[in-house]
Amino acid sequence: MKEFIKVMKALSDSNRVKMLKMLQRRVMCVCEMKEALGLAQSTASKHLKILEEAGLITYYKDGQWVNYHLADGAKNPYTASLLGNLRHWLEDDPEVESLWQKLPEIRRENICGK
Amino acid sequence: MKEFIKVMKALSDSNRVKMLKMLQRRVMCVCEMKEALGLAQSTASKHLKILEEAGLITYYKDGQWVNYHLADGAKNPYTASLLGNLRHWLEDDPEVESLWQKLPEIRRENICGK
DNA sequence: TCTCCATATCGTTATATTGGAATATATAGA
DNA sequence: TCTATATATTCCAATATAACGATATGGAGA
Repeated sequence: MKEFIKVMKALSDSNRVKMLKMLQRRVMCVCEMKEALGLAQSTASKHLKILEEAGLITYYKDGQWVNYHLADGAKNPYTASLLGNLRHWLEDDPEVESLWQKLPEIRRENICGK
Repeated sequence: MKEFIKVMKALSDSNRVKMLKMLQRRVMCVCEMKEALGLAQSTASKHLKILEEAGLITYYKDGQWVNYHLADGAKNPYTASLLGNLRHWLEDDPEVESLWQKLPEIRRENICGK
């Protein structure tokens, strides 16, 4: 039950859901996320941690960058189904669409180290 | 997006999830719910309202009683999938099992009007 | 109409969540 | 080692949530 609630809570915030919808398109680092969503860096980092602890995303480090991507769902009994559903859920959501639209311009080289 | 978040928030509380798992077995009124979960009547009523507004449950009135049952999911694009998944999710959860066990003894005739 | 009873709503309190600024950590490169 | 930079953590304020008791609502029956 606790595990289930943790996953549902992780999916109960629109910024976190937007993060997942972006990660559906490509791997992203924290500063790209913060830029795309207009959040403080600390806020973005915290949201990503919540998603990670719920088993919805994982990451690999590449030097100073931390690359986040969707989890395969094997870690948690609920995440596989939910991530699968998320693939088609919110596909026409205007907020998600506008995020996707500006995604190509959001690249770490242009944001970080500015 | 707002609709989606509403459903996820509704599923983010263990008492509400337990309510859904009980309704999987049978129709129940508010006072049966309150008894099964050990909540105040006002608390149970509020949880049921949240589930109803998320499109997860509906009700029909029978005199003084309000009978809640699972929704068919047609009202909301997300609830059908989620209620379907909930059918097999948490089937072995100890809290849910113990609720189910005492469900036969929880009947409105024995609780309400006491 | 009056009363009873199941349910809903209101008011309040305790706790959880979200957000940002400031600070700490860790890694790359000079 | 020193500096710069990406990320994580801590602290605090604002808001949201969950719980209960008290009160309001609405239908059934006297």
